[in-house]
Amino acid sequence: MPELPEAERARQQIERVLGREIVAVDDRDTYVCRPHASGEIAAALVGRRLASAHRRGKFLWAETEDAGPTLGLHLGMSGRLEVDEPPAPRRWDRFALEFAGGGRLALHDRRRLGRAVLEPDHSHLGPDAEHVSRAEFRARIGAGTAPVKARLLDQGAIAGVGNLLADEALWQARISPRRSCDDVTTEELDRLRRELRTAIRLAHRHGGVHTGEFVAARRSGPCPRCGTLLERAKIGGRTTYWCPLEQA
DNA sequence: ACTCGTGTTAGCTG
DNA sequence: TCAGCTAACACGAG
Repeated sequence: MPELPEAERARQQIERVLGREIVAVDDRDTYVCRPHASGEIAAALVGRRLASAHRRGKFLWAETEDAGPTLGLHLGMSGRLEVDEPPAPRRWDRFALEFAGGGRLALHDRRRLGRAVLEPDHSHLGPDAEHVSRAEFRARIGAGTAPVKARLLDQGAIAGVGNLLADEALWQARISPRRSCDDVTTEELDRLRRELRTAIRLAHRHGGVHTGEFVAARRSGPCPRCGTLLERAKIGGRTTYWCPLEQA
C-alpha cells in the first residue's frame, strides 16, 4: 500500500509498457476514472503509445507519443499497477490499458481509492520529498502553527510523505510529531529532511515503507531504541506513534 | 461482530 | 488564512 517508494515502483511498472500500442481501455469505473464518462479515456488513448512515465510524490503520469494526451494515475491507499497479469476477479481492476499482442497495464484497487484521469493537474503539489532542497524544506515545513507531522502529510507542502513515512522520519530525527512547525529549529529541520530522505532510500531498497525500523515496531509497544512504551494519538487526522522520552 | 486503516478531496467549522 | 474534522470509497486485518 503506497507511499512515495511504492509509487516509484509503480512508475517503473509503467516504463515496462512504453511504446506498446494501446488497443483497448477499460475505463468503465467512473468513480475511479474521474471526472470522465465511461469511454472518454478510451477514446483519447486507443491507437496511441505511452512515451514516458513520471512521478511527483505519490502522483503518477504518462505522456503519449506525438504530443498526445497525458494519463494521470494515483494508487490511493490500496492500489497497485500490474503489468501483463490476467484480469483480476470481481472487477478489482478499476482501470486497464490493453496492448497489441495481449499485454495489459491494470490499476488493481479493491477499495477504489485510486484514480485515473486525463490531463492531471499537479499544481497543488509541493516539491517531491525525495528531491526537496534544504532551503525549500526549511521554508515549507518550518513555518506555521500546525503540528509538524500534519505538515509533513500535507502534499501541498511536500509531496510523497504518508503516515508511516512521517512517523519513521520523526522518530529517526528524534522530533515529537506534536511540535508546532514554528518551534522546530533549523538544525532539527535539516536533520528531519536528512532522515526522511534516508527512510525513502531504504524503503526503495528494502521493498517498501513497512520495512522501516520504526514502522516495523510501531504497533508492538516499546521504542526500538530505548524501550520506553510508545505514545499513541491522532495527529493530523492519522494515528501516530512516537517515543515520549526521545521525541520531546 | 466490530473497528480501524500505508490516501485524497470537498465542504464545513472555529 | 489557517487548522481541524467528516464523509466517501470497499475491503482485509486484528
